[in-house]
Amino acid sequence: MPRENKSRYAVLGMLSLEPMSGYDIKKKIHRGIGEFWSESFAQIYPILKQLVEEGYAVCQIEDQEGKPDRKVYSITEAGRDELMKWLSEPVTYYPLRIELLLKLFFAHNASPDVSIHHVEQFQKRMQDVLEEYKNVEERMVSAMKSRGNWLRYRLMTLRYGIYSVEAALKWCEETLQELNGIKSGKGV
Amino acid sequence: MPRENKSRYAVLGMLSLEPMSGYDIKKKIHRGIGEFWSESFAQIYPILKQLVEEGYAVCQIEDQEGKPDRKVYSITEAGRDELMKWLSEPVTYYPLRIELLLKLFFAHNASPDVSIHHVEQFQKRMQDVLEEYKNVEERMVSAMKSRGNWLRYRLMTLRYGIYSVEAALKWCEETLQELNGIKSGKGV
DNA sequence: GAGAACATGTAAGCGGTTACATGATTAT
DNA sequence: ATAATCATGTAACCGCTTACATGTTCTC
Repeated sequence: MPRENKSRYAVLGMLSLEPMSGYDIKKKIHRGIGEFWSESFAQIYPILKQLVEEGYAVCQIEDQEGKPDRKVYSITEAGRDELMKWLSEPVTYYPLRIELLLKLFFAHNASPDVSIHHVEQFQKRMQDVLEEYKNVEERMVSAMKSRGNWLRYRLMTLRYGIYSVEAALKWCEETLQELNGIKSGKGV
Repeated sequence: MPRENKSRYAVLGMLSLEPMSGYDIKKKIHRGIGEFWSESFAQIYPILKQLVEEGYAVCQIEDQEGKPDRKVYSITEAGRDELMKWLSEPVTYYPLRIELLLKLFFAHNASPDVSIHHVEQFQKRMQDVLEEYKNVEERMVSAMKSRGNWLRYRLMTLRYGIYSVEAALKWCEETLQELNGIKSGKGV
């Protein structure tokens, strides 16, 4: 059972929203679902070519002055079928790898300061991320009054990010306390 | 800046706890830090060989009857230095990829039942995981009374898992409500 | 008798990142 | 001037998974 390529579906899914160029796809993925997904050009362009070969997308070339030609891809009916098929298949869960925790696990021989520093960096990061997510959320909630279901699904994914980050922040506080306890040599 | 190999440090880190064979390392990683890390034999054995070549580990062969020889690896002083160096370097954060959310994001055209099913599966999974983590936690807390710092660091990593899973479960509840709302065609 | 645990490894191949290549236009 | 945005692609390489290869002992 060869490992299936999820990037294909990320690209195909983006085309299901509206016709787009490879460049647009990169941007939309980054800005739209950057909390939980990413793709690079080196993945997107070959996939696009492949999707056309398989009949899941078609390509129209738009001439532009000065800039390179824009290749705008549209999803086909077969492409939508393929996407829907993937959507209904079970979700596969890959093992997480969290480097921060790996370091923490091996840090008992080093100074607690090393761990404290890493956790504090992580905490700052999470604080920034949370703020950004909340801003996005606010804008989405006010934009949602009139619009359709798409935004509601988008909001669900964002809420996952918010809950995760809040959990991470709670953990940072607890862990920093514990590390400071170890530092000052106390039992607890 | 080539992407650095974290598996090496996972293996080296395991050897820092005690001398072990490749087989032991696999087991220890799975049972000990399986919540946030994993390695396969196809990674471990070549890395072990490489670590010996680099002088970060040494190997002793134990003859066994019936079973294949056990190759027990021990970390060297140079190996400990290398591990400590890595520990103090900044943590690198790789972009997450969460397939469940990718599907959810593209699911607005499909039936809400598809999404409900995926989220329910995820919820069950998280419930099982939480129960297991709590069991492990309980055992660790009672074992910790007398032991040193190692367990305290281990507990911190486990707590991260617990908070994450609790957040996921909160999200599942909220999201299932939302999806059921969409299903029954209501505005909210 | 089946399967898990013990034990070590190799080969093939994919998925993904990083760096390279090119070049105009617009904004600061 | 400098950087960012627009725009498309290729090449090299590495990390990792999956499958293969082999064989014994212990447990259900």
